[in-house]
Amino acid sequence: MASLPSIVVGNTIKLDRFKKHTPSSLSLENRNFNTKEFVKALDPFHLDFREALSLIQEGNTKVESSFYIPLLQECIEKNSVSDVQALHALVIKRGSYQDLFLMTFLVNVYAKCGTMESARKVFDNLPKRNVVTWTSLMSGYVHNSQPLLAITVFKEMMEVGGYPTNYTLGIVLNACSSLCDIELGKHIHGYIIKYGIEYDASIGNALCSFYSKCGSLDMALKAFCRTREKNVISWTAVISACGDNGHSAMGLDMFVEMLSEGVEPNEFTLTSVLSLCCIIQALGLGTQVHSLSIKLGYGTQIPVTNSIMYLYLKSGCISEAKKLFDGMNTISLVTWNAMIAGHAQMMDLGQDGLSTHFSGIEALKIFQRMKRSGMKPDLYTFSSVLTVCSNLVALEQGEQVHAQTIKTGFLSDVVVGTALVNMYNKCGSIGRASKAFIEMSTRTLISWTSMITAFAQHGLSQQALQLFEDMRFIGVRPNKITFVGVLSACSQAGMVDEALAYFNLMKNEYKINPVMDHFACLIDMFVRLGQIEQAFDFIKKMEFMPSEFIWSILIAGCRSHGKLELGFYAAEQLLDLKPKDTETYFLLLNMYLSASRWKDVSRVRKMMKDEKIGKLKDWSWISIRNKVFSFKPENRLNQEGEVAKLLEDLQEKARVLGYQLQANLEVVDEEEETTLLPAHHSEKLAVAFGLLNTSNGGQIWA
DNA sequence: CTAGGGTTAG
Repeated sequence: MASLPSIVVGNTIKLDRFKKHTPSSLSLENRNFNTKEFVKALDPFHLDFREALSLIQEGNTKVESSFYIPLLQECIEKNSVSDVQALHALVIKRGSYQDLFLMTFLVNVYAKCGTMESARKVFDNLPKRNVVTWTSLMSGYVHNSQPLLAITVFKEMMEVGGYPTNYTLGIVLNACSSLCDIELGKHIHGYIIKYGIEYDASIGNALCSFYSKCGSLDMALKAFCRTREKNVISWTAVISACGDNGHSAMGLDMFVEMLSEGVEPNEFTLTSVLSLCCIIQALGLGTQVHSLSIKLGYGTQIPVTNSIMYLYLKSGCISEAKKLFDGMNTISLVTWNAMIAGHAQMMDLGQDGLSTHFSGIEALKIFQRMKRSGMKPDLYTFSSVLTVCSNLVALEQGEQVHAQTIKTGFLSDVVVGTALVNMYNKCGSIGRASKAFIEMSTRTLISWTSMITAFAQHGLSQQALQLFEDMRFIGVRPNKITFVGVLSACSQAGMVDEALAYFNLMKNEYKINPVMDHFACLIDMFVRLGQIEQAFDFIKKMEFMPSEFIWSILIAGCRSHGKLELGFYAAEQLLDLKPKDTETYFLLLNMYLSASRWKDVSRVRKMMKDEKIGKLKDWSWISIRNKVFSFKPENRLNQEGEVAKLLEDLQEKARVLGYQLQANLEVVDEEEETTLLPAHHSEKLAVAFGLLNTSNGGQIWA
């Protein structure tokens, strides 16, 4: 402390001494000084926070109010409320509380430390306020997710005759976006026009993101176009607006336009653009943006690297992603989450069941590594991991994660809760799925939809429809996916009238245009009721080309109900859609064979020869105690004899129970001298193998 | 002193 008194001259801490050590631009009288540099300037005097504080506390010296600023700044960085309180007490004791500038900053500091009650108290005790004081309080409420209070403060300010600046209006617009208060937002837009500051960049940017968040891309684009001096932020805002409203490709076009206008992107722009590349799987462009990021010096920015890594994972470039991951200096929570979510996404990307399985296992391994590294999982982690567990049908792991969400308190999150419902449903436990649903404290449309679909999938149509009515009753608006669940519930139960009523409700009351899945439900229903003609009528009524799935439903119906002609037609249609599909060729061939239509048989055979259609590539796999066994029809097995015997036994039992094996399943192709195995035969092998190798009563999930 | 932009989820 020996060196400290030298800067205390008379009764005032002399700040002049600092100036000698600092650049000339750093004038302490200028209140726009860079606080960080100021704090650095304190270094030669070894004045760290504690020393400075005790210096003020010990003496009876009068302290220039600007002396507090860097100290308060440090409190924000350390997020230390108690230090703010100590300084606040000193400010009052030493009489600086009349300094409006300092007190406004104090409002800010309390707000940034998340203590709005204190910020409000400071504000309320002020004898005078200016726009900045009002604005600071409002900004505090917005950043502490109390947008409603921010708006109240704004109204108070307007009542006492305050005059908002562009900063103020920007903050209010922000509050409107998080409340989705379109009315007030438009009202504010009115002020903006009145004040003639519509063309101001800061206002234009705020308007752009306001309209974007309220779902009006048109208005967001207009706000952007009206902005006179567009800066990086304007471009970033409009690019994100495109992405947030489902126009990722347009966003990328805007990015190209931005570059041609000579505006240099920053790390925010780059991350935004990369996330758009991710959505539309534009790996090529993404790679270019990656090199651009490195060129501009943002190559090591964590958010930039995270989004590039996620893009690579989503595109299936595991080694590229891994390289980035291994090269990162700091691995943030988001990095881990992106890594896990990326592998979860790759499960959908997988070409076959096996690679899907491995992506899932890898995701769980990364989750373990993350926990070992000491990183605490959050709601993003848990929902991804639960999704992985559902895709893997890994009930045990799912249960463990469930326990962890309880312990960490993340179970109360809607998304985690919904993921849990899906996990239990996928693992075959509808009871626990509905228990998880009931225990949720809040539910989104997606939660309701998941539960409705789960009931429908388990054939519990009544429960599904009851839940749908409950959902409507409390005022949640269903979307098209909800209706897929509802229609499939009706379809399962063969409730034709209800199905048609809900179909009309969807179109007329909710103005939702039916998509392929809705028709598939209805067609499936008619087919299963044996009303093949009605099913075909519905297909003809659709405004779009029937999907492969729809034709296969119809084919199955035609086969079991002996509608051969329509069946042949449907199969030929399916072949049109999937010209090289082995399974479809065999299906059609089998159908003609069983109808003894030899002309068609040889025609299809010739087509198959021309298309070089070979053997069925159908194979299955099963995971037993974390080991994967794969089965191909032609494979030799260790337990071949046992498996064959078990299958025979099962077939015998099934026959006794009245199940008739479809005669046309096994067909011998004399020409090729290969046995055509029935579809999913390998699946039978896998299940039989599973039965032999799991303890009695163990369950096998398909 | 007050603003406007970003990564991970169902």
